[in-house]
Amino acid sequence: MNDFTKRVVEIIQSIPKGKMMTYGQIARIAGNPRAARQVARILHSMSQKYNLPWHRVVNAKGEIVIKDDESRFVQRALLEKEGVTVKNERYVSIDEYRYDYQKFE
DNA sequence: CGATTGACTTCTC
DNA sequence: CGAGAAGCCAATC
Repeated sequence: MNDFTKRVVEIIQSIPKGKMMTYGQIARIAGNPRAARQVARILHSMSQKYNLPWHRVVNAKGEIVIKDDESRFVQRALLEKEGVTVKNERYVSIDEYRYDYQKFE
């Protein structure tokens, strides 16, 4: 595991309950502004081994990107349970979250 | 060890 | 606005 991967994991683990981050945000904070895709990949492969809150990570539009229907349903259910507002499978609190995490930049 | 592959983003038109 | 293309880079083949 390299530095970037390690930082990504740490950041994901630091996401507060009921909040979310985008792949791009994580990539930027971790030090590689253009590694959004890798964040996705890392998240996907590491979540199983590191028990990461993968459901708190969404794409730039605040939508669920995951393809698998069952996992998508689980993600949505988990987020709603944490108090995240959902509108037509779209999470609207993403901007608020970005504001909260400006300290990382 | 080169080639391929994405749970993405951003810019252009 | 939507569609298309390019860029990025770790993991997997």
